[in-house]
Amino acid sequence: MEAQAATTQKMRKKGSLESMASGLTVGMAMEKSTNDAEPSKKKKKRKDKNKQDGELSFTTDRDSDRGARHIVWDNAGNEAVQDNSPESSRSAIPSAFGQARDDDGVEEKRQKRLEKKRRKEQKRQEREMAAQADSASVYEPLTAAQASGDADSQRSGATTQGAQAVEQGPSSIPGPSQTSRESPKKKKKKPKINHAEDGSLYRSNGLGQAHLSSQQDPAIEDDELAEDELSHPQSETVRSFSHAPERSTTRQAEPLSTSPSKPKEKRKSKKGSQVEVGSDHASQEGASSAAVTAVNAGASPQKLSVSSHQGIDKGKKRAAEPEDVDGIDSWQNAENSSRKRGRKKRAADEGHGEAAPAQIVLGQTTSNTDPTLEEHEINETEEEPISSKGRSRKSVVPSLAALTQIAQSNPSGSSVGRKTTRRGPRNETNALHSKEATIADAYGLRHEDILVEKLYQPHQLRWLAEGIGLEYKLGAFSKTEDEHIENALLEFGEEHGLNRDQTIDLMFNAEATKSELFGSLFRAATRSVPGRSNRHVRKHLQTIYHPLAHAGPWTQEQTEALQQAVASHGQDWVAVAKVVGRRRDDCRVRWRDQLTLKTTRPDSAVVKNKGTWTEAEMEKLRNVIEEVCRELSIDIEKRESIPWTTVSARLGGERNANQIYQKWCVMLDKGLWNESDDFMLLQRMSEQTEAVENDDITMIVLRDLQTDQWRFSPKTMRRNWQKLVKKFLDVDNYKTNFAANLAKLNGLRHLSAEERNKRALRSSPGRGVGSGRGKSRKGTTKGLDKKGVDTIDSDEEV
DNA sequence: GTCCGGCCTTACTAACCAGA
DNA sequence: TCTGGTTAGTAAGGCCGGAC
Repeated sequence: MEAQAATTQKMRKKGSLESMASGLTVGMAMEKSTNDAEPSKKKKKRKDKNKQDGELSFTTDRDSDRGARHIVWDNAGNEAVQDNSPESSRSAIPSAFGQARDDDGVEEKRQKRLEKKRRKEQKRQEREMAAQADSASVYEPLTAAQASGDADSQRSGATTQGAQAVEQGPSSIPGPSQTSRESPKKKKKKPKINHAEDGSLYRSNGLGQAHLSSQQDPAIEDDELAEDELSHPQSETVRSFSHAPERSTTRQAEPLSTSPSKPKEKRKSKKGSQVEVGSDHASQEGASSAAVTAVNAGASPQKLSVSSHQGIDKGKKRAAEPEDVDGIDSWQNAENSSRKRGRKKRAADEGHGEAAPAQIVLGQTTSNTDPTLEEHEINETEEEPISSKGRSRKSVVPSLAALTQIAQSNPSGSSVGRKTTRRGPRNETNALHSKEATIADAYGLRHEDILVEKLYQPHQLRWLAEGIGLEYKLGAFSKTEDEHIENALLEFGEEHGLNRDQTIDLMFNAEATKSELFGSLFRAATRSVPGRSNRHVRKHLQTIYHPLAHAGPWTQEQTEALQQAVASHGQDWVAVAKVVGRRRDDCRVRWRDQLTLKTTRPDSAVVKNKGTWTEAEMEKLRNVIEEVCRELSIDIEKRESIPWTTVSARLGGERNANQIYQKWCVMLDKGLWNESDDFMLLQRMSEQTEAVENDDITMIVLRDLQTDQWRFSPKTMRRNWQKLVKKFLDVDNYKTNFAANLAKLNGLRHLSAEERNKRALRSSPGRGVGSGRGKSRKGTTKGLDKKGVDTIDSDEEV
C-alpha cells in the first residue's frame, strides 16, 4: 500500500492523464490481493466496453462480497488477468449443489432429516434457556472485551444472530486487511450489538425479546408485569420493552430519573408530568439521554413527554381511541391495518370495539361492515392527500372488492396472476429458517423467478447468494428502474382494467394484501427491474408512491402540531401522524433529529448541537469512533459499519447520529479536491458502463467510485461533477444527458490545460479538466493537504 | 411457516450558509 | 462567485413480530 501510495503520489505530481492511468494500473494491480471483485458479468460487460472504447487504459474491479478477481488492462488493451479469488469456486457452487441434487434426492432427504433434527434440538435449547431466563437478567451488559470477541464468555446462551456475530469476533467483521471500499450492494450482516443510548453495549440472550423484556426489566415490578401481560396479552406493550437500548437506558438512567422506584406510575403517565427515560423508540438518538439531561437541567417536564412506555397502554388506548376525524392519515391506517386488525380484535374482545363505519366503494357509500377498511376508505373521501410525484389522488378510493371486480370483469382479467400456495398447507420445504432449507426451497427455480416469486428476507437472499450464486441488486433504485416500474404498473393496470391511480391504490389497500391481485402487482413490478427482489420492490414502491411522500419542508403549523401531538400521544407515531398530517416516519425523524434536541437541549455553553465542529469536538469524535470500532472490531474507515447512535451517545448526545455521520464522511476525504481528481472522477464514472449505457447517472453509487487511494465523500464527487458539467458544458442539471456529458468531458482530457480553459463556458479561474493541480481554496498552490499529501501547482502539467 | 408491515438505523442528496 | 460546511428531508437496509 505504501508503494501504491507512492505511485499515486508520483502520478499526481506528473499530472498527465497517461501517467495517471498507468500509475493507477499499477496501483490497482497491487490492490488485487485485497480488493474484491464485482460480479463477473458486469465486469465482462465493462471489459468489452473498454475494449471497444480503446480509451480507458485500465479497469479495476470494485468491491464485491463474492471474491476478488481483477483484470488489469494496459494501454494496448492487453489483458492481464489475475484471479486469486474464490470466485471460480463460487461459480462452481451451483453445479456442485446440482450434483448433490442429482443423486435421486437422497441427499435432499438426508438434509431434511438433519434439518428436522436441528430444529428439534434448537427448540429444546430454547426451552431450556427460557427456563433459565426466568431468573436471569435479560440483557447483560456487554463489556468491551466481550464485544470485541471474547467468544468464550459469550457463547453461553447467546443464540441470536447478533450474538453469534459477536461471537465470531473479528472474523465475522471485515478486518483491516480488507479494503475500506465496500458498496452497499454487499453489506455484510452487522453484528447485532444492542447499542444503548448511553453508549453501552448490550446483547440479547437470544430468547424472544417480547417475552423476556417484560419479564426482566429490573425497573418493573413482577406484579405489574403480570397485570400488563394479562391486560394486553399480545399488545405492543411487550414490543415497547423489547429493545435493548431502552432497557439499558432505563437501567443506566435510574439515578437520574425522577422516580425510578415507581415504574408503574411512570408508565401510566403519558402526558408530561413524568419524564420517561428509556423510550420505546430506539432511534431517539439521545432523546432519552437528552431528556435526562434536561431534567437535570431543570427543564420543564411538560415539554419532555417522551413517554418511553407508550406501548404499555397502547392496547387500552387503541380501544378508546376516537375515530379518525381529521382523516389525514388514512394511508397510515392502511399501512397499519394489519396491526390494527389485531388491535381491533383485541379491543372487541375487551368490549371496546369500534363501530364499523360505512364503506365507500367506487364513490358509493355502502353499509360495509368490514372493519379493516373503514378508516382508510372513509378518510380518503374527506381529505385529499398530497400527491406523489405529481400524481393527483382521487378523493375516493375503490375498495379491494371493487378493484377485484374491475379486474375480474376485464376480459383479460382471467390472468389475474397465478395461483400461489400462500396460506397453503405447511410442508417440509417451507422450513426456511436455515440456510440449507432456504437453498433447498429456492433450488430448481430460475434466479429471476426466485427474486420475483419469493419474498425472502435479506438474510435469506444472502444465503442464496452464497449458496447458489444468486445475484441481486441492493441500493437506491435508479431513475431507469423507476421508469421501468412505472411502465410495468401501467401495463398491469391495463391488463386488469385498472387506471393508474387504482393500480397504485392497490399497493396501499389493506384488504388487498390478502388478494392475488396484490401479489400479482408486485410480481409484475419486480419483473420489470431484473435483479431486484420482490421484497425490495414492495418497500420501494410503498415508499415512493405513498400519497404523503415528498411532503416537503415542515411548516410552522406542522411543527407545532407535531409538538402538541407528541405531548399528547407520546411516541405513538401513528397517532401523531394522524394529527400532523405527515407520514409516520416523517414525524418520527423530525422529532428525533431536530425537535428533541432543540426542545430538550436549549442552547447553552455546555451542550452544543448545531454549528461548526470545533477541533476539540472532532478530536473527541475520532477518539470515540476509534473506541467503538475497537470494541466492535470494526475497520474504522468502514463508515457503514459504525454504529452512529452509539457514537452519538458516547459523545454525550451533543451531536445526533446524522450530524456525526456527515461529519465523518467529510473527515475521511483524502485531501482537497484538485484537477487530477477531475480526471479520476471521469475515469471512475466511465467505468460505470451500466450507467453510461443507460444514460442514467443515478445508477452510479458514488461511494463505489472510491478507492483506497482516492476517496472523497459522495457529496464532494457530486459537486465536482456538477461543477464540471456546468463549467465546460454549461449544463445546470447534472443528472441529464449523463453519457453525452461524460463523453464530452472525456474528450477534453487530452487537451492541454490552456486549451481546456479556453473551452470553459463558465469561468473558473485556475481550473480546468485535468489541468493538474488547481489552486487551493486555502490560498496555497503548494503544500500539504489534510492528509499530509504533497500538492503541486497545476502549471507543472502539460 | 409465510406474508406483510412496523420500526429503527444508516445513507444519500438538496438546500442553505458563511467565509475567502 | 466559489467553496466547504452544515442542516433538513428522504430513501434504503434490515430485523422483528402480528396475522393468517
